Amino acid sequence: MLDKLNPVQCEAVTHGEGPLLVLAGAGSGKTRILTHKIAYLIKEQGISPFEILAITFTNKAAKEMKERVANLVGSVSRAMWVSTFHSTCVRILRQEAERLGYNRNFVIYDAADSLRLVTYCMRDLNIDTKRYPAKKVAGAISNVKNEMIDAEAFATRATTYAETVIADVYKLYQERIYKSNAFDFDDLIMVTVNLFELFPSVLEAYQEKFKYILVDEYQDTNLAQYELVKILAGKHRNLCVVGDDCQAIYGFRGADIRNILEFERDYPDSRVVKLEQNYRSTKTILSAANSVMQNNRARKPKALWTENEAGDLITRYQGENEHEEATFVASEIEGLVKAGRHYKECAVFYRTNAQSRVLEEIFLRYGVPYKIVGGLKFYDRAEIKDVLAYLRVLSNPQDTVSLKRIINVPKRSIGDTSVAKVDAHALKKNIVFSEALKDVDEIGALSAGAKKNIKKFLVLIDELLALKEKETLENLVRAMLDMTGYLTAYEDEGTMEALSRAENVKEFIGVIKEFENTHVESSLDAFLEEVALIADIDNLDDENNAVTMMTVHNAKGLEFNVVFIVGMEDGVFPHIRSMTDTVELEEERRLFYVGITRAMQKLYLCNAWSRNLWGGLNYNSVSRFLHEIPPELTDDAVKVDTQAKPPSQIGAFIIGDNVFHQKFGVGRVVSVKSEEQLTVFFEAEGEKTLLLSYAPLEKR
DNA sequence: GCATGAGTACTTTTT
DNA sequence: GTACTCATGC
Repeated sequence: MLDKLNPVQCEAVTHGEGPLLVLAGAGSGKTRILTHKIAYLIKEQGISPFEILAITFTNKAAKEMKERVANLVGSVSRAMWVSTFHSTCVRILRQEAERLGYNRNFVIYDAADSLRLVTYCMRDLNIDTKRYPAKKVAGAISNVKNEMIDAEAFATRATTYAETVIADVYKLYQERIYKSNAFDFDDLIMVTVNLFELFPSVLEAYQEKFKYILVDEYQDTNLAQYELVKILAGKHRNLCVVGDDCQAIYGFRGADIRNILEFERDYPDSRVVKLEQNYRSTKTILSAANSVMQNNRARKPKALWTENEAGDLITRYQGENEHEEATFVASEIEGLVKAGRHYKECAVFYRTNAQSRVLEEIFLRYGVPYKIVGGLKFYDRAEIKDVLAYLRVLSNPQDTVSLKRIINVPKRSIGDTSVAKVDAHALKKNIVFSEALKDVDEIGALSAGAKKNIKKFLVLIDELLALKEKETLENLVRAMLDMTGYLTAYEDEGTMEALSRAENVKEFIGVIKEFENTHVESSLDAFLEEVALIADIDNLDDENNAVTMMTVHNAKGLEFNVVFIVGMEDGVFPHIRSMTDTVELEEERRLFYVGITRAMQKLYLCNAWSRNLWGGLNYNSVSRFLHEIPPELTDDAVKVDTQAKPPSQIGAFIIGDNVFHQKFGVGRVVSVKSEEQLTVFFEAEGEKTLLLSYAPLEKR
């Protein structure tokens, strides 16, 4: 097992008891260390998989790690806990949260849910959301939670008026989320630590269970996560953390790079192993990455080197505007594919999700297949959140945020005023919203019609609750859609948008089916949990042959043969909001470093002379980061012929064109698949895929 | 209670 | 360029 490791990797893998810090530079075989270390523990040290806890950054990484360990030691590895911080805590809380007064079928609030709850709280506290935007307050509460400060502690330390406002909201928010039997993302970690502090016997049981703890991407842990690891490893102290301070990019959400820089201080008896040989990139790419990183002051001394060949120079390209930039990327990829590469070897990274739109447009027009990671997630779509809200209410009737979301969806004439009246009643009697609803007859303020509608809604929920007990998940959802008329409401609306929403809901049923087929324990709770903690990146596969587009943040941990980084302009990358503060600028630089080091063979760095931003035209100067790369490492691209028509325009059709078809009538071009093939939406017929050589299409 | 349209504000990264 | 809020009229 150790044969394939270099001496330093070997040292990390065979390190025995006690704390170990592995400083793993980009592409230095970090995952290999972790998987081999786990395998070594099981095979050579006789440690039971039950006694190992491995924490990764994403579910995708967890899944991959499990598979790779299974390849080394076989299926015994299934008993290991390999998951993200959040999933780990949910698993513990499902077991133990009753001690804290939570019900074990608690739900998990995502950022949007908790923002809604903050908004409700602020409204009830009569706080002006103009002066104190709910989003800012929610963000502040999140930050405070990441620092393990609870509502009371925050209230006592609040000094400015704004802080007391936030403290008030925080207190009410926490009361309500508790009454809703829900946790937000930050609670999951903080409450788990609280649990361990409050119940030493519980802590001891988990400390005893997890004799070996491994943490990946340690540079991106926040204080709460740090505390969690520290307390869990407190007894056996067999803690192995792996990370790279140069890749710390989540400071904005509370990650504290000091966790890695000061590991040796926290654990004076720790061993430190540095992995500096890179197996991923060419010498040229690595050299550029090193040069950029030289400009950061806060970092551990480390010099990445590689035995790989020098490879191609880095290609620099400047376009007139973002369209030309995107066109260059698309045509360059086409060229690479013609030369024998595959689409899936290529990735395009950008700083912000908003930049993806132009790329998408151009890629569609050129017929370059692509997939996008991030942006609006499937589970974030309004219609999916609606369906999920129904399921969450059925799982946990106390869930106020979800209940309020669905009480009038589809429209059943229970509007804001009625909800406010029920709310007032709940407040007066100090009961949760769902209980207050049942008191409908006692609420004098409600109109007779409102009372009737609410009762009808309660009957509906009761019927669904009864079905939940005996039906499969899929049938439950189908019954729900049927009884509420949710799908029919969209179908009746008939607009293209409504139909696509209906389509998404149907796709969601497919997701549920899939879940029931692949999971032994396919309960409603289990499903909701998986959905709550899923990240877009988790669904990235390399099965279909398409270019991957994503933000640089999402690219962490991945690698591609060919990488394009677009928008290399001051104000875009580095982002305008991070340009004045040195600490933030250094984080931007690390982000750029992450982007560069994803590339194995070819790297393209692109910018646009002018760019449309926030509705206006901007002329940004070339990114300061580009000046940090020695000129001899780069080569300017031959400027693309801007007059050249993209192939799909030879047939003269582009997205959005209104067209006329002799049989189907007037339609609109939805997508252009190739020179030959395009899809058109017709009022009467829906979407049709047409071959130009056969379909008589005219431009309107 | 609800649909509609005007107006406005907001644009970072996310488990 | 859009996503959300708010006022208006039915």
